[in-house]
Amino acid sequence: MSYPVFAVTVDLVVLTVRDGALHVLLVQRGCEPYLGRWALPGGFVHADEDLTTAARRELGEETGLDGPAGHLEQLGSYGDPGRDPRGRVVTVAYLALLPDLPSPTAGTDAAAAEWAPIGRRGLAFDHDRILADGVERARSKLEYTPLATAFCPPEFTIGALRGVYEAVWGGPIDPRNFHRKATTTPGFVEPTGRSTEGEPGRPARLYQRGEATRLNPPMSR
Amino acid sequence: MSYPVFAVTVDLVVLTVRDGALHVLLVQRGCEPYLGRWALPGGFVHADEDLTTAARRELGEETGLDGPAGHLEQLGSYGDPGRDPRGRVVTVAYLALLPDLPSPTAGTDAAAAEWAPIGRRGLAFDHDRILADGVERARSKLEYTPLATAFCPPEFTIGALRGVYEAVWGGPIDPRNFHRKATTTPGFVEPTGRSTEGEPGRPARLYQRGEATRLNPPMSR
DNA sequence: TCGATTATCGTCAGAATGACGAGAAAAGGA
DNA sequence: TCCTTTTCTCGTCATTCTGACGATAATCGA
Repeated sequence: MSYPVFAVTVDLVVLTVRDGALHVLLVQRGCEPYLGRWALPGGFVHADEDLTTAARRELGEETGLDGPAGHLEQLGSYGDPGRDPRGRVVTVAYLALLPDLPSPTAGTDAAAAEWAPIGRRGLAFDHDRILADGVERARSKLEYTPLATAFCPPEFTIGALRGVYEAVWGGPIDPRNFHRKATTTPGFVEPTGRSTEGEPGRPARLYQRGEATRLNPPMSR
Repeated sequence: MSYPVFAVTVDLVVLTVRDGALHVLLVQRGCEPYLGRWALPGGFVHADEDLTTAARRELGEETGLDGPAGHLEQLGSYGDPGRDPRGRVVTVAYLALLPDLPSPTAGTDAAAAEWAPIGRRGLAFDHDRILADGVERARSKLEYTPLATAFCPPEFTIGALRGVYEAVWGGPIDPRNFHRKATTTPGFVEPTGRSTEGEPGRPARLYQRGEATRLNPPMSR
């Protein structure tokens, strides 16, 4: 039996919330094709490597992070003939949601790496579309999963969690109704008993993520 | 630059509702590996073919269907090294939801094809897991999208739509509350003005799918 | 001490939900 | 023809959820 030959890459849509706005991790390409253009981080899948393993490896290379912090899930695959001038390349895109981190470290074959506010266009390959799909997935999943906590550090306030929703959905949310909803939805967040100190305003109780995998009922956008 | 070489296939999780139960389209393999074993329909992606095009082609080959009926979406990619004894094969799985059809036609390299109630195990490759992921995706999407209509013919009754939910979720639903919910959720279904004839019981109004892409508020499981 | 700021708790009307009653409109058999 | 069965469709009602907003609590910085 004969069949066409492909190369397989993983690309990452790494999202975080910085300064109240959704940001994506971009790298400036250090080799052809699209030399010098901004792109999603990614690379070829190794010979005996699982797809998820490859995604986690790339994530570690780009962010210096390897712990189980944040969230990583498969986003989808993109295989248009002609999407890569080097030949037939299928990419498996992954979506990562991370708490705000120190500045990224430029990886091996990237000239630079930075957090960019989402909305920038003109990325290499079909990365504009992959990014748009990733953002849409994130927006959608905040509704019916507790994934917003993936954008937060291990301990966080309800106000910080609300900030995530406001940044991802792009609009203000009533603090009082949000507080009620977040604290009464079973399994969403659990109080740790500690509180913030030294912040402006009244001290806020600290919470950690709960055990739920789905929000019931969902947050309404 | 050198990188590993892959083959890429598409596999289909084709679901339908028959006799009040969720069924999946399976084929009996007519060639190695896993000769004679039941598997999800699928095949290699052609040299200059898009992934979605390949999925639609395979769907047409297996069901004889090529129209826009039903629903087709990408489910996810599976690329464990060793998932295929022939070498490094990544498969892109698609999920198709179709109205009940006449018996399937066995495709080119399939010995047989049939609708099997979901739950059967022991499929070839990693198809048990892909099938489970597809069923879970379908269950989940019925909640917050109008996708249940993809299981129905162009015109259907509220009772038939309820039958889809009962089959996919596996439990009885109160007909009166469901009727209210389906007919008042904006964009879910629209009356065609016609009614059923010759069925037992009171004639039912016929509906077609509405324009909504998401149900607001969602159906509760 | 005095705002400014943020967190947290309450209230209240309107909407949505779940449980169920009741009638409408057909088919099929006695 | 009349009755039974079946399924659809419309209502009712108590409970819960939601959105809008008032009020108070607890800190910081001037």
